[in-house]
Amino acid sequence: MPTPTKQRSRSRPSTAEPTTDLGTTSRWGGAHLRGRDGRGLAWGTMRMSQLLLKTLRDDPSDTDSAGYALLVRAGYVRRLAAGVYTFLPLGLRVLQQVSGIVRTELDRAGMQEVLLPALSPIELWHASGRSARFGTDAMPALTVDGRGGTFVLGPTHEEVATVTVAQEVESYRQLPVTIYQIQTKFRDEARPRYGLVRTRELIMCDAYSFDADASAMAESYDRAVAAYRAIFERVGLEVTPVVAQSGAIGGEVNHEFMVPSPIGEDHFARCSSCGYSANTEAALRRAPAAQEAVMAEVVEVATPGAASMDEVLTALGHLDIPLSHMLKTIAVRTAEGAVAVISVPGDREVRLPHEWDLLSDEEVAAHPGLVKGSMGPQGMAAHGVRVVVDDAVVARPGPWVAGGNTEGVHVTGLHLGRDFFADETGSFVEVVTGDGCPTCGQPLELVRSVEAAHTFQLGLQYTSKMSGATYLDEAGVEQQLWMGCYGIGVSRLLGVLAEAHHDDQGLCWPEGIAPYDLHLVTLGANRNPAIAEAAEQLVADLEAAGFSVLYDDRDASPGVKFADADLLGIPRRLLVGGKGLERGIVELKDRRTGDERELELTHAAQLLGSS
RNA sequence: CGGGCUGUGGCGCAGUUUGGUAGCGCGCUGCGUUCGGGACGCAGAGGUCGCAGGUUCAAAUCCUGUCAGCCCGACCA
Repeated sequence: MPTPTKQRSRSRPSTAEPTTDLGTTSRWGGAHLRGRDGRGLAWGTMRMSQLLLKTLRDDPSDTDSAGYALLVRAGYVRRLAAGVYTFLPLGLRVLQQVSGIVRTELDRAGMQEVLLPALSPIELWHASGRSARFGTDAMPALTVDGRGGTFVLGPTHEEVATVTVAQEVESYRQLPVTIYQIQTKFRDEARPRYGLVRTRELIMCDAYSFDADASAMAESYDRAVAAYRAIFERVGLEVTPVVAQSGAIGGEVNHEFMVPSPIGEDHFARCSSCGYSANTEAALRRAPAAQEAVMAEVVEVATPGAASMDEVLTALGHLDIPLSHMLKTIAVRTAEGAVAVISVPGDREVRLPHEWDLLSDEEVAAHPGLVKGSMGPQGMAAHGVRVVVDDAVVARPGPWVAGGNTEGVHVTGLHLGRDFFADETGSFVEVVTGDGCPTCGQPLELVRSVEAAHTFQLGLQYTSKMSGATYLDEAGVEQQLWMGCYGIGVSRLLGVLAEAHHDDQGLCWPEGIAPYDLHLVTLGANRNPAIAEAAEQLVADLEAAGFSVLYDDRDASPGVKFADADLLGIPRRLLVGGKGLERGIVELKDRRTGDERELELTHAAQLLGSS
C-alpha cells in the first residue's frame, strides 16, 4: 500500500467540464497540477483522454526481450537511437517511483544528495589517470570539444565527487561524509541490448563515501551495502551481492549486486547450502577428489598446424584421448609482472585471477620457450617462466597431453611431479554448475543475472591522485581521505522490473513501482451520463483518500479499454459500468491474480484505503 | 572491432529473383451503426521506397559507395 498524504482538501469536486479554476480537477487536471507529497509521486488523477500515450498492438521489430517489448507497446518508453531512450509520461512516473525509493533509503542511511555536473573537464581525468583508458575498451567514455576545452560526458563520477568533497572537507570533524546523486551517465556502449538494461545513456544513482581511515571506510561501505539491500527489497527484486574479484591482490573489496533474470548478461556462482556466491571472474571451486595416476611414458606426437584444443584433439584422434585429459596451457603476466603459464584441463575455461593479463601474441613470440599453439608446462623453469596449475591437475597428476613447446609437436603421457612441476596451484578454472563449493563442498550452480549495482572500497586510489583530497586529523596532521563508491542502475532496474513482472497480456507492476495506484475504467459512459457521474464522484473520493488514479475516460470500446488496462499493468483496476451501477457497485480486479471483487460504490475509496 | 542480415506511410510487412512508376494489415480523420474483452460500413489523409552516385527510354527492383539498425562473437567501468 502507498502511504498517501491526506492533507488535500476534500472540497475539490472533479468534473469533466472545462473550468478556469486550475485548483480543481479540470479537463487538464493532470498530476502535474496537483503537487507532490515530498517524496513520492504526485497524487491525483490522469485522464487517459489527455495522456500522451499510444499503445501498440504488435511488438516493434527491434525488441529483443519480452519486458522491453511491453514497455514500448504500453507507451512507457521510446527508442531515439541505439541505446538511447525517451521516457514518456508513464515511464517517467515509474522511474520516479524507483528513484523515490532509492532516495528514501540513502537518506535514511545518512547520505546527502547532490547533483554533480554531467560534463567534466578532461583535465580531471588526466589527473586521476583514467583518461589514458578512454581509447581502450576498459572505459569507453564520450567526450565533447567545446570552447572551454575538451569535456567528458561522465560515465561515472569518482573524479568530480573527489574534487567536490576535497573542496568542502578540511577537518576530521566533518567526517564521515557520503554524497549521492541520481543523474544521467553516458557510456559509449559497444552493443546496446535488452532495452533499458544495456544503454549508452542511463540514469544511475551513484554514491561516494569519504572517511578518515580504512576501518571507517569499511563502516561506510557496510552502511551503503545495507542501504542497497533495502532498496532491492523494496522494489521487490531478489538480489545477491557477490564478491566481484578474488581479492588476492591489493585487498580491494568490491561487490556486484546480481539480480537473477532471463535477460542477464552475467552469471554468478551460488551455493544453496552455505550461501557462498561470487561472479564467474572470482568464483573458486573446491579441489576435485584425488585420482590414482596411471603411469605412462612420454611420447612426442606430430601435430602439424594444430593450435586449438579441437584441432589437437582431431590430430590425435587415433589415440582416443578425452578433452578432459588434455592440458590447456596459456601464457600470462601475473599481477606482480612475472611471466607464467597456467595449465587447466582441456574441457575447462581458464579463470585469470584479478590483474593477471593474457600475454599478447607478440609477447609470446618474443619469449624464448613459449610457442603459441604448442605450449606445455614442462621445462618452463629453464626459461624463468612460473608454472601455475589448476587443482584438477594436482588431483589427477597424469597422464596428460600438452603442447611440446615446439611448433607442430604435442606430448602425451606427462605427469605432474615427474615431467613438470607446479610453482603454484589453486582454482584456475571458470566454475560450472556442479563444481564443489569452496567453503562447504556442496555443488555450485551458475545463475544468469543482471548486474544491478556495484559497490567498491576504493581506498586512496583517487584521493591520492587528486590534489587537496586531505583533511587535518586531531593532531593537526594532514591525512588522505579514504573513499568508497556505490552505483545502482536506476533506469536499468526499470528494464529488469518489466522483465520480472509481466504476463502474456502485458506488464504487472508491483505496488509502489506502478505509475498509478489505480486504473479506473468506465464502460458506456458516453451513452449513460449516470456512469460518467458515478465515475467522476469516485475519482474525487479516491483523490481525497490519497490515491493516484489513471482514469480511462476515453470513448473506446470495452475490449480496447480492457486490453490497454492489462497492457499498462497498474496493480488494481476499478470498473464502473452499467451492470454494476444498477446495483450501486464498482468492480475491483487485481491485475496480477485476476481476482475480482465488488465494492459498494459510495464506500469504495474508503474500502480501498483500509484494505 | 570481426562475421551475417535488414532498411518501403505512425507501427508490422509484401513487392526486389524476372526493371514499367507502390500495395496489404493495424493505427489515424469524418459520418453512420455498434457497445462488458482489441466491433462494422462508407468516405478520406498519409510514402522523394535510408542517403549519394551510376547503368537504362525507364530503378523500390540492377551496380558502386555510404549511413543507420538488428543478430552472433569480442568487449563491458
